[in-house]
Amino acid sequence: MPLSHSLEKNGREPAYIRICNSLKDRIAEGVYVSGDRLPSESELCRLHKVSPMTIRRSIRILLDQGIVTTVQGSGTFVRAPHLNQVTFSLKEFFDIFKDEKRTQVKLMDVCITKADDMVSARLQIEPGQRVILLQRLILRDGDPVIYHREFLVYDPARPVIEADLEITTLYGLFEGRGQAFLKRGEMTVEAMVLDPELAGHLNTQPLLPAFRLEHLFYDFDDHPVSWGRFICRGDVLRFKATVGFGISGQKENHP
Amino acid sequence: MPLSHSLEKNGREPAYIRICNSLKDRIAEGVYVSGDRLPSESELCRLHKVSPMTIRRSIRILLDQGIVTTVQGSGTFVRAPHLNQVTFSLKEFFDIFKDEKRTQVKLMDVCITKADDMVSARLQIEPGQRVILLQRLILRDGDPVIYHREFLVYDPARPVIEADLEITTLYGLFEGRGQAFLKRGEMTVEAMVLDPELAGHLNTQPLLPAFRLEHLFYDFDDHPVSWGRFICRGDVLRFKATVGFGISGQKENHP
DNA sequence: TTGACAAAGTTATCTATATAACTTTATAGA
DNA sequence: TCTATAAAGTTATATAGATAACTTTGTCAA
Repeated sequence: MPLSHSLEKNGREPAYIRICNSLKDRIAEGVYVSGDRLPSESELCRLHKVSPMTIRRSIRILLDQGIVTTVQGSGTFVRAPHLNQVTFSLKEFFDIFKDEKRTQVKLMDVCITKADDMVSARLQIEPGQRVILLQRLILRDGDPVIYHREFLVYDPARPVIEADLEITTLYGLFEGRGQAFLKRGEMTVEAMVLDPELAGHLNTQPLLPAFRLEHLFYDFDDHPVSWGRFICRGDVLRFKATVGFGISGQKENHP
Repeated sequence: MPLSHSLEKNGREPAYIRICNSLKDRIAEGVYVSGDRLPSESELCRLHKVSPMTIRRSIRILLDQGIVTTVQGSGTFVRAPHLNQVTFSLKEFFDIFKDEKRTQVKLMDVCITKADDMVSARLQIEPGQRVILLQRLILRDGDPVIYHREFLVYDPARPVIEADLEITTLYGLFEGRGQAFLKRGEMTVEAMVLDPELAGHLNTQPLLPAFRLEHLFYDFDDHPVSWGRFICRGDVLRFKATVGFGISGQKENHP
């Protein structure tokens, strides 16, 4: 399966894409290996008979993809492949919330309580201050697959509560149109084993594997507003990743 | 009228970065919300008193970061935030291999065996064909934390075996200098519970939580060469992620 | 041999303009 | 009213340079 880009795409392929893929191919084939210096930009201009800006655009793409590094005044160098940039997507996790036909969200409990030490530390509030405790159950085809326990800062001035109580809002908070009140979040994934209580919530056996996704969401003032944990049955969730150089092909857009 | 653009404005900050952050800030502040059209490029040129190419570069960064979408002939629009692009880094996992002072790799067993149905399917070879079975134990400070079981295609023509038997090579395969023979890989993370056998390997108790990282590595001809699983004690590994818009700041380079 | 310095080469940023492809909107004609 | 077309506006690609900042290397003098 050869990899010539020139013939494909009936020649309507932009020059910067063609040159970018050409360089990628040479790297993948081992013509240039890790640490090698690529031809200088002016050299590439002459080689491909294009203007400097076009070459720079090709180099920029390789730079963004982490395939090369550039050193001002020195040159452009092939980078070693980088396994530590492997990332796992949470797409499958959030797809559970998106699929409204199969997914139900059941509100188990809402109450106002006082923040203990852990909650107050996470939400950066005083211990004993009032917080909202939400407990939800996410059902897929009627079966509980995720248990969610979340603490929200209690602020009567902010219309967070009503919006957040909306059962399908969990996904809509970030994904929905209009102005979301959350700016960013941090999440952590850990492996765990279901204890009897959680197993009861999830209507399954204890001692089964599960993921614990801890989350901390911030508002636009960088104040924490929500801390909690998703407990996901291990048999309904997995994370996938791809690592390594793509030989060529796709544009660098986000379609 | 030359110069006077980049130098003074904000401490040598390039114009395209300044404009990019300015737009990001407006989006984060809610001046532009999801679905809104940004001012056209020519408009932004007049506003910021720069040339079209500079504006395009700013827009390109927002595009690459998934903050806006562009529609040729129509405009540039603010995208909804996108939780499904949340990713978890495997950096911590591979850092275990990188830290040579604390980490030892113990080769438990090497043998040549015949591929069963599952192995032959993964490695795209005939059932019964010979494969190399490797079993390793990764020790941290003397304690076993990861158990690795890997099947390699047996190809006398390729000097894979010796290189791969190198105990520290697991990390070096991708990260090392020179020409690596692996082009890309796929990995999957699952939650699991240690059975007595695995617990014995890892010198810990059964029924404890663990991660199972299944991997499939391909060579430069897109043929699978390695399939296997890492079993990681759940108490030594966790994955972290950040989601949401950054207000501004960093350049988009890979330093 | 060493150090200072100049020169050449390289990437980084930016200008100003041009053409093409595409979308939206306004307009004229039936 | 409806349709076809034109016009204007937008992004996409590309040219052909310019200046600045930085690195490497070579040369010359002490």
